[in-house]
Amino acid sequence: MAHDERRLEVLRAIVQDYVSTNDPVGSKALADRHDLGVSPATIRNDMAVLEEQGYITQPHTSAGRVPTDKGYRLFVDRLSAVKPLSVAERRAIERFLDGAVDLHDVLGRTVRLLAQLTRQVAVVQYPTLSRSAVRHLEVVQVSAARLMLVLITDTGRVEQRVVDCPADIDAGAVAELRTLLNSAFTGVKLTEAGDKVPDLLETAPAHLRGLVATVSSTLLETLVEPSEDRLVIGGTANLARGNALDFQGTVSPLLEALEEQVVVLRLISEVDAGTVLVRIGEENAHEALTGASLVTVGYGSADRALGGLGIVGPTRMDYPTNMAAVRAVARYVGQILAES
Amino acid sequence: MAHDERRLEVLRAIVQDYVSTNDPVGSKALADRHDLGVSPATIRNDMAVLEEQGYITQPHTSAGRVPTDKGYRLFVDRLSAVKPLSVAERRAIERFLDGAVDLHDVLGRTVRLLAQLTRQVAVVQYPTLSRSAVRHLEVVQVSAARLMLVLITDTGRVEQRVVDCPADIDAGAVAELRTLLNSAFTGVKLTEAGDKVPDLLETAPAHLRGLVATVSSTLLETLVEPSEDRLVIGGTANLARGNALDFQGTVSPLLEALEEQVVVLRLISEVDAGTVLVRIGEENAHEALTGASLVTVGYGSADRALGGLGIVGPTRMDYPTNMAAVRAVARYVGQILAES
DNA sequence: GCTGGCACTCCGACCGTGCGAGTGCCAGCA
DNA sequence: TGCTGGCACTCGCACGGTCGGAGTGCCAGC
Repeated sequence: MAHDERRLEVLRAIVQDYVSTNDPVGSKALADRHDLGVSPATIRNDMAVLEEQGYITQPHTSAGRVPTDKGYRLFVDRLSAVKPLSVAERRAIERFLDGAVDLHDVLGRTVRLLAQLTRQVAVVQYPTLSRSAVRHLEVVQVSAARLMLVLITDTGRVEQRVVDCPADIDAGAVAELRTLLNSAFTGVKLTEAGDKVPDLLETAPAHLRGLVATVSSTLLETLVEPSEDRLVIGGTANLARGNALDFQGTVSPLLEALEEQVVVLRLISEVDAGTVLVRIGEENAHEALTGASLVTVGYGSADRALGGLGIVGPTRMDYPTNMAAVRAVARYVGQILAES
Repeated sequence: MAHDERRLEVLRAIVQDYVSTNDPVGSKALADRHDLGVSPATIRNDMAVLEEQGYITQPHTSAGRVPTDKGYRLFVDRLSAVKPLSVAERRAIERFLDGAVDLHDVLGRTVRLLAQLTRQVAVVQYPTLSRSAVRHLEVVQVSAARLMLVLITDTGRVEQRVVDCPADIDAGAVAELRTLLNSAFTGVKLTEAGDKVPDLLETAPAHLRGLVATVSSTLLETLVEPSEDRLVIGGTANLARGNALDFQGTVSPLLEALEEQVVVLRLISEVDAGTVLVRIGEENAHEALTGASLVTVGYGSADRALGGLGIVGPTRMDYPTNMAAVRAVARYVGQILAES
């Protein structure tokens, strides 16, 4: 029906205008700014229907309309085309990310870039340990009965733990241990590291067996558990800027949730590489986020997402542009990490 | 003179009241809440003098007085005793920091603890590389002509760099290189690492000399330079809470400065272990910080500060309590890092 | 099914007023 | 000489009423 189609067109226009002006949008303003081909009165009828269906709402009688979460959802799902980035923007991304010296640096640059591009809070997850593989394991003797274990993953992430051993260890044992561990674990995915332990224990020479057991258990406990997945956050100043109005006055619950990390981490890690995921307002179960939207995507190669990244902002955001930015940045980051 | 002394007492009372109520404080309120032993009229005379001397000011005629930066400075230098922490607080510090598994974890806990204790933004600097010594150097072959260098310092910090080599390398050379580097650098302070290079080059077997030169130069360039000193920031939600009023409405320049890191880093690294340093408002050269105060201190053993930590908040803050908290936390962190 | 017109609603900006807190000054007192 | 109570004055701010404009819903006509 041409009828329904125009109504959706009206919704799209409302979302676009509201996002750019931050004022509730009325029928007359809509008719002026968009070529809908009908009069304000007709638009009013459409708006009444859209309101009844729950896509828009008025803050108070005799004010313009504002999209609801449901309205944004429909807009994102059906009414928006992902806006391709400008050449300048693509170039900026490349320039920004080139020359990073290590993983920490790559992710730091990424988060700054994303925050700058979208003018929202940017969030980048460290490559998940559980999806990485062991590149190298290093054992360093710290004191007589103390070892430091350093794990280097194929994604460039480095993790360390100190292990207290029951008895003193001599340097030769450390070297042997290093060789043993590396031959057992190098190239093995962290999720599968546990399977290798029985084998390892069996093949280990008797005098090392206790040591190997202690070290392996620390390794599994502390490194394979995904508890320690980290998050880099940037652009929080964007919250405090004009956007403060979008969060009924105070941004501090949101800042707290961001610092808490765990909530955002859970949301951001539920992603596939390639498909941008948008969560709008109330769709976020967590209370502090009900006024916010998340735009997230996984990075890494298609078959193997290393982690997630994205942005957090008010529901009133420019979804098409932000989705494009998030996707493009994720693509570049994936490339860079694949190279190293 | 008893005269001057009472005037200072008045200033102290003004600072205390203003910090706790956030209202400009008038002569009558002062007389009511403090046992100054004189009438409001007398206090008014004292206040007039204090204002003339620049220690207090009125936001507008016929409002109470508010301390100026100079007033806070005098208060901090001469009028406040550092308030000892309660037993509960000391216990909280211990509880909070115990059970940290690695450096990252220690600093993360520290920043959360400090933010919670002071209700301000907390900032912790990673142990400065230049003041650390090498505990171990690890060399991992990433691909035929690529090595990854992992540096572990005695403060538990781990740094990594990828080195591109001019020619392919075989596994034996990597092992030799590892031994060479460790015997040359282990235990050496990073600041003095440069001095060891000539020796190292001389003693290296001819076939490794090129490789050693490449690797050493990367090592020096990227690791000894203090450019990469890192900062952990937490408690930014405290800015957005009530404190927003203290920063003429917007906290976003301050958030930007914090994310920038470099400014704060410079300020925070100018510290001695043990003596708490307070910078008030305009004393901070950087524009974004002129409305803020910093309370910083170094952590580490007395003879060797590893880094700085502190808080950033409005000039209107509870200096005695915050100074005590910052000092206590720094002491515990120093202890914990010394142990590992 | 669209359109112009019309009556109605209601927010928010504007303005004027009054109150209260706080001040400076002065004359009197120890 | 220094403190005190009293008094007139100032000024910001909260309060309440008014007015205009933007926007709506409804209706009759095309």
